[in-house]
Amino acid sequence: MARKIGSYAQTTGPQVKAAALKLFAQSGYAAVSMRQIASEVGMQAGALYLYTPDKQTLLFDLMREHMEDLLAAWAAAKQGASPPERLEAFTRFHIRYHLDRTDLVFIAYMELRNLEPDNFAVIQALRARYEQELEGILRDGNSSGLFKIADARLSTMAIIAMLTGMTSWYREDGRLSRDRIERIYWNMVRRTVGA
Amino acid sequence: MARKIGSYAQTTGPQVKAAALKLFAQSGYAAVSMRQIASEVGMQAGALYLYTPDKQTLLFDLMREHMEDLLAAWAAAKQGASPPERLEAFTRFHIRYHLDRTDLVFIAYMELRNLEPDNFAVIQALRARYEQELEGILRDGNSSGLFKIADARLSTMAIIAMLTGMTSWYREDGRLSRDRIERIYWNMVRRTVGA
DNA sequence: GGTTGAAATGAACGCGCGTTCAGTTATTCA
DNA sequence: TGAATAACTGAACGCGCGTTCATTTCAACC
Repeated sequence: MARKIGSYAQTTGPQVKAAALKLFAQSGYAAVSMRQIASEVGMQAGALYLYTPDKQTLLFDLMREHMEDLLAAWAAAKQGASPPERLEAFTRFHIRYHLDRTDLVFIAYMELRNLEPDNFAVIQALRARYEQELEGILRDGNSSGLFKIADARLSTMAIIAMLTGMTSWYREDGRLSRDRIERIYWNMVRRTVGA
Repeated sequence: MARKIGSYAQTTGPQVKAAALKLFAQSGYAAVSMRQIASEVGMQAGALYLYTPDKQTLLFDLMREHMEDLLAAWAAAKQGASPPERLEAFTRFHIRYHLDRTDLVFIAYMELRNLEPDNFAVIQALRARYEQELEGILRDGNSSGLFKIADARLSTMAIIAMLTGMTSWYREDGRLSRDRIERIYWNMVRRTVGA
């Protein structure tokens, strides 16, 4: 258990998380030491245990909060009546949200195998919920004849892989603006489902 | 430097590689110890150094050989005259080749950041060559009016991400046969480029 | 200004890491 | 059969790991 946290340093906890996020994304969970994280925040390793019970929880919390925030943000951004409109909303939302959080996305995918079994199950369940959102849109579009999809599950995985892959090459100062990327990708997704 | 390897155990080297491959794919390079690899082969950790100069080289060789084999296999499988035919050949080749080597593919992508800078540069160059193969097809198809692509580079990354993503959910005994997966994916790729 | 208690230190714990190497075992071949 | 050498062991090396905890620092409040 973490020791109680007092009243006059409410900013340190988030700083620890931010440092862990940065370093985990850079070098991977297993390759980053508590001493490195502490040094990034400007403290000694022991002090980290005021803010987290252990290293594993640091990773788990990052991933869980990321997935919960993602689901909440989509619930808020969700819109469109017809399947094509809903698919466009999902695509654009996914791109925007993920481009703003490339480190978190990277971790949430790459560090799955470093989660202890119970933690892994929690994250997987959250991922499944998000994928279900897309899969539902694809199924609706298919049964109403607006999409032409051979297998909704396969298309779901393909589209998510295609979209999420962006985060591994996207750079702030890259060749293409975010708007342009968003437009091109939406066009590709639209074609993929045959709409 | 590794010590010289003699004449009567030519099978042990490959066994070491296979064990490293399996364990790296399972738990990640940083989380696997030389002692675990040795135990998988049935020897002591020290004996590994008869077959590799160090742990990093074990990883690097796996990745380099994978990329070289991939490029060689594509060079051999390459076919088709028109861009759509070439794209179909590439897509089907990519799927078949990667589904047979999900562990290697996984490592080649996930462990990039665990490569020392010089090794990283080598692997990145090989990856770039492979991506160029696809990008070339897309550009040719676009300039001949057979494809309708807004940005060849973006489409290249999108298609590769979509295809390679398969390896993270594909299971031998899964719901869909390899043939069916191949057909569905080719259809999605074809639509993506507007052909 | 002295007391409280949160925040952080820094030393220590046992442990497993990658790697080395002198010594032992097993195979080959003269 | 015995010398040569390949294959491997097992102990050891220094080091950094995650985590704990007695101690110290220091802002907040009576």
